[in-house]
Amino acid sequence: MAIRVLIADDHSVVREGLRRFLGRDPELTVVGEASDGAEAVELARQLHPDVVLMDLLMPVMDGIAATAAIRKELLETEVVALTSVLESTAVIGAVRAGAIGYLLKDIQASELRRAIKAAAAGQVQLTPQASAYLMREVRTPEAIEALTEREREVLRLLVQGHSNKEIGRDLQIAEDTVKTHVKHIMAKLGVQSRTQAVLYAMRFGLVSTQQGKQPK
Amino acid sequence: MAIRVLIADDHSVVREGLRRFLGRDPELTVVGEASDGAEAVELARQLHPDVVLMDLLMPVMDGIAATAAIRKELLETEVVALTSVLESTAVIGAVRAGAIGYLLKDIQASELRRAIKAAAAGQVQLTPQASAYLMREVRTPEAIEALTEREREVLRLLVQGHSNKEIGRDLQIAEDTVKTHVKHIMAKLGVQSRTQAVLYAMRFGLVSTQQGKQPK
DNA sequence: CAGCACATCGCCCAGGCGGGTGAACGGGGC
DNA sequence: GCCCCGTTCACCCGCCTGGGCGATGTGCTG
Repeated sequence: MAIRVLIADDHSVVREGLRRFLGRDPELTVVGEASDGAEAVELARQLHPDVVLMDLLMPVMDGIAATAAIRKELLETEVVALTSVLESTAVIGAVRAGAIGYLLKDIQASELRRAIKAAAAGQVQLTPQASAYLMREVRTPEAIEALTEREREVLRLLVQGHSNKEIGRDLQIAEDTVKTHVKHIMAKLGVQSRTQAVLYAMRFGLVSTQQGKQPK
Repeated sequence: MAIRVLIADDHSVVREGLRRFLGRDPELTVVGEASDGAEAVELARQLHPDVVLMDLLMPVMDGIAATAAIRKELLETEVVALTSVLESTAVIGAVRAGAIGYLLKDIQASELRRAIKAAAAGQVQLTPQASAYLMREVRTPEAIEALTEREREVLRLLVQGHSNKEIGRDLQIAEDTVKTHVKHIMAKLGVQSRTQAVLYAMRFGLVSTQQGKQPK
């Protein structure tokens, strides 16, 4: 019994390419093609495909909205986002909408076929970078809580743009100790520089996003 | 030697009140009164007062223009804006024109006397809110506009937590060039580290406050 | 009590960063 | 034409940062 695939992409060239990619595999059958999100939802409703290959950037209804609509109605249908853009917001949006996979269009044909079969079986299929985004999103709040009280305190001062030396003075501890705290903070947040740690703190509001002092 | 004060206000009531306020202090002498800006300039030219208490809203010539004229001619004469309105444009205009102080008319008599003496000694006298306006409205936009297009571009990448090397790769220029831009940015913003530059950019929204990429 | 987490401090080292200076090039204004 | 500005690049120097490793004391917990 072949896996029934619905293709949703606004570029006919891409649809054609995908059909050729998948057509060679007897285990896969392309049962329909949609050129926008709304059409994808409509066709999915009629055809009950096993897997929908969903482009994210489409007219009328974007792929994420379409994914959410399909997943809400058709519990057996898995959606795999297949796009050319790799952005954290897109990845997270697609996953929240219920996509089981997030793949890039530069994928190899054989790899794509394998991924579709895996997705049909309910296995998650993510481009490595996509999983990194996901992990970050998930890990973020935990990363906050992983910080000790003292580390949060140091982070608060980092967010005010202070140097290690200044922080040491503020907290009445040695600069070396501050460095230790900063190292731990960066390790826990998974960042590579104090600036990134500050951005991290501000984005996720780990630290009271007070105005802080003007940089002197 | 008493401090010689010139009062410039178009309301006789205010002039009278000020004269009474100041008359009690032996260290202060009201040497003249003007009822509009032009008259204030004329009297200042004749009397060479130490301090001019300048209302901003006056007929014929407003207080800001009068302040500019006086400061241009009489280097020894300090001008203190004394007004009932607190607006950023008025504060900035007065300061640009050369006022050393910006006070509100609801000030206490004793406080006003103290402020006049301080102004005569060259000390800045600003209502707290006035200095806030100065910071926000004057310093910030000028700092922003002082940046060149390329520097703003670099700052945008700084805000994303990139290192100099990464920025160089992104912009296809040498790391040394990036360093030059970063130096200029920090100098113009008046900050001491890249982190502070980033905070500056975020606070004042110099840069599109996009989410930026996750630090890899 | 032994173990663990936390905070503290130290040292080493490499690489990044910040400051100074200089120089070349092109474009625009005087 | 000349000069200023923006952009590019380079070199030097010294401090700061980030990573690794170790050590001590304290307080909580099993």
